[in-house]
This record gives sequence, structure tokens and C-alpha cells, in this order.
Amino acid sequence: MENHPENLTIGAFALAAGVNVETIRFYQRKGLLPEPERSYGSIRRYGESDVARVKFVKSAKRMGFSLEEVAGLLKLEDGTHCDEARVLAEQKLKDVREKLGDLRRIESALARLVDDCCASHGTIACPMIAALQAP
Amino acid sequence: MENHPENLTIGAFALAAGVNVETIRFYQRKGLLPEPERSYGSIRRYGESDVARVKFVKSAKRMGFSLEEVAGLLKLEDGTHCDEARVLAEQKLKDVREKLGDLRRIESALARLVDDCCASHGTIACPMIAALQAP
DNA sequence: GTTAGTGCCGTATCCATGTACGGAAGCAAG
DNA sequence: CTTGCTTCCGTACATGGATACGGCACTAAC
Repeated sequence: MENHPENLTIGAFALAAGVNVETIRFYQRKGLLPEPERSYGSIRRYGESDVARVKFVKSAKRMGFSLEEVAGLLKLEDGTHCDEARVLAEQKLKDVREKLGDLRRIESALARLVDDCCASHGTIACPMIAALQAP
Repeated sequence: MENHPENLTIGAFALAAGVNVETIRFYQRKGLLPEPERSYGSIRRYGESDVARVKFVKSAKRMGFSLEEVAGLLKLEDGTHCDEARVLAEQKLKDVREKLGDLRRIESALARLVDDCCASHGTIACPMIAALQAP
């Protein structure tokens, strides 16, 4: 379907990725996006993989990763720094699993809250906080 | 065990919660912590529940919740705005579940990466990004 | 070629989240 | 009481993550 290889101008790219043009340039400066070669004259062109990359950044950011951490995640993929990547990946994996644990606890606290909210109010000492006490 | 009801000065409190004293005051201004009554003279005292609250804020922040959202989460607990709380909780729950999904995809991408990193390099097109394309 | 619309780039500005600072005031020990 | 530590409070500064702005350079349509 939309199989334009490297056709997007920065404006179209930003639109497709759902971010501001300036954000694209910002990410390039931060090393989150490669500075693209300028095939036609001095104007940069972008493709679908760039769009995916930006969307990934957005998702990871929602998870609470900093841009620096996202950059780290993205660097894992290029195949080159293999040992290094493995170490980093293992460490990130640990982090992700901790986050998963916390999120799950928040989830069940919320679910419980929704469930017996109007039933047992008054006596609850804050299921949210309680949920996060747990190991 | 440590069952001091409202014994902590702001300094001890901050220490116990693992944050800066200034952060406590900042959170009070933002409505994340109640301004405590000043039992003894004009000095504020804090208890274990305050410590738990701050720890909750820290956890939620790690998940990518903004302070404003955390405030929203915390408001759910006071039993009063029941219907309102239910709506908010349901909406947050949805959000949390989306985050969980994304995190799980990142997790499995990372696990896979760690697993067959040095085996199949070169051909991978970025498992991270690919992982997040999925529904 | 002229002109409108983008893109490019550096710099300035903004908002959220803290942190630091400096002086007044409380409190506890000597 | 004085000395020394902590609080209190307002305000200033810092950092991360964008966003906005202004001028110049392309490029595309006429």
C-alpha cells in the first residue's frame, strides 16, 4: 500500500509520525534519528522506517524511558556492538521487568478500586499505595 | 515495628522517603501531599503513611505518569468522589493496560535480543521497533 | 525570472520537575 | 541567653524535552 521508500519531506514525515517538525530536528540532534542523506539537492527525505522509529520513541517515552535511554535501546539494534548490546539489553530487561511489576500492581489496585469502589468506601486506606508496598 | 504515628520532621521524612526536603515541599505545593497540621508549635510532623505516599509517587513517576496524573490517581482513594473516581480509575486502567502491552512487547524484544544477539546479527531490522508495530 | 511555500539552521522560549539559596524564626543543649 | 541546628518560605536557578521564531536557501509553479 503506502510503499514510498524515501519520499517524505520533513513536513510530511512529522505529520505521519504525529509529532512536530521541530521535534524531528530535535531528535536528530539528540541522535535518536539518523541525519538522512540528502538525495535530491539539500533537502532531506524520510521513509517509513523513520516513521516507525519515531513512533517507537513515543511509546518508550510513555513508559517512562528518558530520551537518553531510548537512544540506548535503539542503539541495540544495529548489530555492530554485540557484546556491549547484550549487556545493555540485559540491564534494560531488568529495568523493564521491574516496571512491569509496578504497573501490574497498579493495574490490580485500579481494577479492585473500580470493582468495589462504591461498595466499601470509607474503610479503604488507599489500595493504590498499599499495592505498591508489596514486593 | 516502626510504629511512630506522626513523629517525623520534614528532614527525617525526606530521608525515609528517599527524596530531597525541597521535593517534599514542592509536592505539597502541587497537592500531592497534604499540608500536615502542626501539632507542636509551627513545625510540621509526618508519619509512615506520608512516606508510603511519596514512595508511590516515585513509582508512578517511573512508569511515565506525570505528577498531575499521579495526583489524579491519589485523589481516587479518599472515598468521597465515588462516581468520579470510578470513571477516572477506569480510564487510568485502560491507560495502564496499554502501557503494559507496550512494555511486554519491549520485554520480549529485549529477551529475544539478548538471546540470539550474536547469532543472527546483520539481518535483524530492529526487533525493538518491530515489536511495537504489533497491535 | 518572480514568487509562494517549504526546508534549513541557530537561537530563544516554554513547561514540568526538581534543587539551591538566603534570611527569619523555632527549638534544644550547654 | 547564646550557639548551632533545623524549619519555613519565597524566590532563583537547573535540566530535560520540546516548541517557536526569524532569516536565508531551495524548489516548484507560473
